[in-house]
Amino acid sequence: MKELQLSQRRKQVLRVVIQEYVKSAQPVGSKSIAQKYDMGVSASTIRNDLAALEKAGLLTHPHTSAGRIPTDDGYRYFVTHLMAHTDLPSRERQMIRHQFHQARREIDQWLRLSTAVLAKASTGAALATSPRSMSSRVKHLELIGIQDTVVLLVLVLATGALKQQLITLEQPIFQEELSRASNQLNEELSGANIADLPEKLEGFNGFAREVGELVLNTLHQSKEQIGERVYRHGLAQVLAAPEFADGPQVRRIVQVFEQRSLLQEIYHDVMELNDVQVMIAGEGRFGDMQDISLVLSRYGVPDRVSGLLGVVGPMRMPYGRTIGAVRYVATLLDELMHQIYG
Amino acid sequence: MKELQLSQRRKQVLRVVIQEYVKSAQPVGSKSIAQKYDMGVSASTIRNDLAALEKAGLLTHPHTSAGRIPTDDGYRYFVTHLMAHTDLPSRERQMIRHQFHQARREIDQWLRLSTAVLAKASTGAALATSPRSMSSRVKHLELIGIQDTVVLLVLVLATGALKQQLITLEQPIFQEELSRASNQLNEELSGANIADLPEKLEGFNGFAREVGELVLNTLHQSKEQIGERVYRHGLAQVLAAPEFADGPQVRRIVQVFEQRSLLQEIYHDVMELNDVQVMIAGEGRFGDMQDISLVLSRYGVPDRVSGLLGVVGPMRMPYGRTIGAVRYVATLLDELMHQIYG
DNA sequence: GATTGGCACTCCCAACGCTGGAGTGCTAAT
DNA sequence: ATTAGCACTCCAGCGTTGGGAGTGCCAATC
Repeated sequence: MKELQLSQRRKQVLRVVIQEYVKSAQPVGSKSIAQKYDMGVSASTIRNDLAALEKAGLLTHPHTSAGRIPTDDGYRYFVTHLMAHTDLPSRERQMIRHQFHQARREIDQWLRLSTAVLAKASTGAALATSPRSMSSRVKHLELIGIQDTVVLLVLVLATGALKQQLITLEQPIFQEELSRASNQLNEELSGANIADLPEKLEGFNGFAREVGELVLNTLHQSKEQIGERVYRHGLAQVLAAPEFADGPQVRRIVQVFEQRSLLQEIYHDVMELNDVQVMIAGEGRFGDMQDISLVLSRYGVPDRVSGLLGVVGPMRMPYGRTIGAVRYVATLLDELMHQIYG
Repeated sequence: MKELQLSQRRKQVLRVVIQEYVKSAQPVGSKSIAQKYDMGVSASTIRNDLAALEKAGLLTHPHTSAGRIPTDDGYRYFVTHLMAHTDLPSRERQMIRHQFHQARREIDQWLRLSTAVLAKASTGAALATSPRSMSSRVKHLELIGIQDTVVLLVLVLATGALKQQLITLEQPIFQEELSRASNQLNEELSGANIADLPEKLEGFNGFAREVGELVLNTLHQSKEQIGERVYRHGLAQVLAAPEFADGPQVRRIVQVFEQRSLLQEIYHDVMELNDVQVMIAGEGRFGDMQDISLVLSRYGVPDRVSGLLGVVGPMRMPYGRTIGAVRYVATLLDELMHQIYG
């Protein structure tokens, strides 16, 4: 993609068009720009600039005699080159921080709060995955008899994550044997690397062996998937935007919002980079995301745990604010997680 | 509410109107009824019946010269008095059962599957809460050091439910003291009724006391709230219905779907009765639910655990099918839960 | 060469009027 | 109680129309 050069004024014009369009959802024309903003030039000049920006692929108009609206590339250029600083005002930051410190000290609560806060601070719908552990060592393991033939396996990973699984047995098992197995397993498995597990399991047999296999399975699964839980909040709000007035458009964004697989696909891209990522209209990779943008960030503690956090909204979105909000919440989560996993 | 008497034919007419309207979403007129269904009478007679049904408040027409559509009361009457048997075809039941037996043996998985299945089997969006424990006795308790000053408290309730909470300390704590506290707590608290806890806690001090208070807190909380997690599935599908073509309507159903508080409010009503409950257009109690119906059921094991399960969709909904689906899935969950909680 | 004012042109959009058709309500006859 | 007939109502669809906002281009200006 070729870098394109724009004069200062044209940049300013592009900026204004996007700003106005984001605010009003109406195509913006040369005249209104000249009136509202004192750019020292006449509407005619701005018309030329608009034409040039359109030629460069940053603007379009819906029909011949309408004002201009930004294209995907227009927004992209804006986000990359023109956007003002994106930090949330400190008053808002204070408020958000306050809310987090009032919450119960639990990851689940933090994430729930994160999506609520993000939805409120942006115009989109917020979404977060529970954190995924990078290294899955077993910290502790507990076997709890629930019924005669039903045992609950509770797994605490080194990262503090909790996994559970029910085991149904052919015949009743006594608490003593349960304890014996759990002791044996704890001794051998806790702290062990996942790669070494198969070998260690060789020495086991009977019930302990069975449980061991289960543990191994669970670990493998949790390594491959994104955080098992997805938190969502604020869909109703984003649907109020006029671009989602018609049916197909609504269904598209709801699908993006609901689909787990999308997050799964994007996960690695976001993980690699450290700052907030903006994906505009699928960025060519996803066809069914016309008019929809994502603002995403990773959060967590590097090399320990990490999850995905962000906003999905209309392409016509106040990117500055949204990016600021996502970044701030991600930073907060980083801090909180650091206290635990640091 | 006064019971009203209808002749056999008028019942049949009402049934037909609802059936047709559910299928086509178009107002249905006297002529088309006479043509499609051989009722042994002419269109004129049916016109009279329609007028009578309208007078009784079961039908309306959107404007003078349009066909009839059911009112809230019309649907209500249909569901209460006219609906055919509501069991899912056995082929479908087989398929659903099969899916459940393939799933991993974990409540979380079952509920996820439940909503997926329900959404597919109905025309609405499915929704379920994780089960809430009725009696909250502590079965087991574990304290796990995560960091020097961070401890993870894991609580296993008698019902098999898992609770977790992070504890941050002023100063580091050693594993030995952790074990001591956890042993003491386990000995005293496990199996104890929630009412007796405060008394028992008297004897504790220091760290163990602190943890004990926390346990008590957690128990209290879990007693008052509905299942902490809400599963949702299939919103995109329900939005395809023509009644949700315009903006405000869409937002209304999305809000109903997203709002936790609504479930909270309805929870007790559904718990009291044992069969599937149908709530049409808010049933007078909820103003913002025009055109939206809920089909809900409790699931679980009586006096042990129970949760909420159901479908939210347009009022114009195939109630028979939907009720059948909800009932069947609830029954399946009952079975599965029974295996665990006895 | 960039900027400007002028002007014809384009195209949407909302309003209007028209028409066909489906459906009703009423009445009189069976 | 049921039926056929008939006038009436009102919506949905369609073409028409007029205004208005905005553009593109050109010739003049700095």
